[in-house]
Amino acid sequence: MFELMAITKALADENRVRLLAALQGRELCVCQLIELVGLAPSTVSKHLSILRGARLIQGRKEGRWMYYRMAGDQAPPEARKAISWLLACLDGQPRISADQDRLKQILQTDPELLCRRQAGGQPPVGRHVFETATGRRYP
Amino acid sequence: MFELMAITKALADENRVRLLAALQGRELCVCQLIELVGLAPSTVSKHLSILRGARLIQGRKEGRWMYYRMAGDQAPPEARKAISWLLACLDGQPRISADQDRLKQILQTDPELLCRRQAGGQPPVGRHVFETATGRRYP
DNA sequence: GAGCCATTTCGTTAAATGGCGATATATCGT
DNA sequence: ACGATATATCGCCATTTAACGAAATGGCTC
Repeated sequence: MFELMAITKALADENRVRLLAALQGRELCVCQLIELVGLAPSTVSKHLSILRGARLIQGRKEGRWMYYRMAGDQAPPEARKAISWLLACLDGQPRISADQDRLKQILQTDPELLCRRQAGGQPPVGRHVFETATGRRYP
Repeated sequence: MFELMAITKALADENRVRLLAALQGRELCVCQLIELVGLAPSTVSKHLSILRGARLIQGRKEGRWMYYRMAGDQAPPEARKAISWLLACLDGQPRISADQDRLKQILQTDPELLCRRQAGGQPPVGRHVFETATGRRYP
């Protein structure tokens, strides 16, 4: 029951679902996921730890970088079934398709550059940033 | 996406999962569900409305009584898939098995009696109520 | 070792959520 | 019509949670 609730709670947040969907079929670095969802690094890290706690994703450390991917065969069957249900539901969802498109752009950018932009507070890659007459900018 | 998040949020609470599991293969009155989970009527009603909003259950009104059951064929496939995933996970969970046992007792009690007990603040049917030396009672 | 850097952890804040009791709504029996 | 009753809605409180920035951690490179 605890395992199950960990999974349902992990899936009960839209940004976590987006992160999980982004990891379908590929491994991504945290900075790339930060770029995708546009949240603070600490927030994304927390989301990833919740997804990992539910055994929906797994991480691999390589030097300073942390790579995450969807849980594989050693994950509990409950988690694997949840993932396949989720991916079936997500298929063709506009929000997820948009993420996939943006992910293509992100993958073409050097991760080191991404991190440097994030540290410097630069606007994200490949996302439209609107600017109002008063100079306020929002994505 | 909205539909999906409604489902995942609905399943992200243990009491809602218990309620949904109790409705597997049978139709139950609200007072029976109140008896099962031991929460206030208003709380149970709220949980049921959330489950219904996610299209995981459906209600049928009969006089003053409201009967709920799991969503059937007219429910969206996402909801049906979610239910089958959930039930597979729940199979054999001690908490759910205990609920099934208690449900047998509840079903043997006249629903009218259940409602009267609930209104009068009587202890629930078929549940052990422990009593401390100071007279405090808890289930 | 010192400094830099990607990520995580910690502390705080604002919003969402679960719980309850009181009240409202709808339906029955008289 | 009136009271009784089963459920739903409302208003409130306590807890949880998502978000952020600041500080800590672990791992480069010099």
